[in-house]
Amino acid sequence: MPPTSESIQGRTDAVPTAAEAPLGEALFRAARVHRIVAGNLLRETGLYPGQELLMMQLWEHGEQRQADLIKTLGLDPSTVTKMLQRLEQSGFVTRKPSDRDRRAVVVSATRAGQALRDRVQQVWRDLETITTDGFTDEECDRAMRLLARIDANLNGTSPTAVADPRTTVDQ
Amino acid sequence: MPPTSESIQGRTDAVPTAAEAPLGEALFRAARVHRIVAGNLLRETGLYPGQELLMMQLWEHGEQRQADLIKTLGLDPSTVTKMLQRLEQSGFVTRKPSDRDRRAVVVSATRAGQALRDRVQQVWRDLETITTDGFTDEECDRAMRLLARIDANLNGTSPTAVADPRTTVDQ
DNA sequence: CCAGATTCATTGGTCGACCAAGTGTACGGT
DNA sequence: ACCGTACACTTGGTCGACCAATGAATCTGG
Repeated sequence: MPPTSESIQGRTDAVPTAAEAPLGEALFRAARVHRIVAGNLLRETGLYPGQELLMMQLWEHGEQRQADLIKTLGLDPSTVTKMLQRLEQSGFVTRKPSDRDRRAVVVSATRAGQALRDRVQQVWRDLETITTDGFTDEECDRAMRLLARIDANLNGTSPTAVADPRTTVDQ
Repeated sequence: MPPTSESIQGRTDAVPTAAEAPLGEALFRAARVHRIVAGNLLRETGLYPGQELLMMQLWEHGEQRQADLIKTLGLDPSTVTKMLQRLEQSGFVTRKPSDRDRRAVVVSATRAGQALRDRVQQVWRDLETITTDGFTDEECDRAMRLLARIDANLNGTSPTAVADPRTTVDQ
């Protein structure tokens, strides 16, 4: 079924390109489908994937400044701003200026936002069940550890220090 | 009077303590930072994260219909359409109507697109190196297998099997 | 041979996520 | 006190990714 027509030029270089970064691609795919399923499960709650993590922070730690959410979630400030604008419009959070620090904005969950808690947590559990179907506890743990290490590896990457393709790292 | 202070220090600090973080959140975080680093590395090539996977398909299998790309990448048709519009505008791909099937569009990499191949592959190798820093070959393999299983678990999720179809779909 | 169902692709919408640049506030040193 | 720096957002832009709905061509079945 793949097109039999040949590319514009004969590449003699038939290196296994796909196998170049299998982990990266696997991570990419797993995360994407995970997000899709999360979105489907969350739809009935009125939340979009990503928003539930923010709400969880509010549920767990109560009202807090936007900067705290940014730091905890590890997101870009502008991302959180826009997310909160939408959550506010949906009626799940409120934002008021802090009186201690007039730069800051304090975010808190509304009643409607609180009401989502149980359902969202149930969705999250369901999602986890689906995700780890057939996993032993040990495998679950291993997976989490490996992902945490990947996270740490990539977080330690300074945006500027990585470049310089001249310095061939491999081989 | 913009001071020339080039303090580009990223906010790679304070890894949010994912104490009670389930696997879903770990996956989410790892994939996000992976994407960010990929974006930083790809910036100099002119590609945005996600586009490189599409280009790789073209490099490996030559020109093909959009439907093939959609199927292989597992993306939404509209996503691929817009991605290709941008790649075409960037001069990396060309699109022409198929003469066999007048509905279909055949996509192929331009010379400029072909020229990216080596650099992008190097980026992927570098990214993989960073990602799996400190990993043994066995751990690498395990991580990949676990991710593949997660992918399979979630892909096997029938949209109707999880959410009761009868559930309120009002409005 | 023609009507209905599929398939291919596009448009328009929303959201998450980034970066870059800007405004306003707090805080530190001299 | 003042000025400069650092901090807390906000706005505007771009891109990936989804869904929903549409137009157009192809492929069926009767």
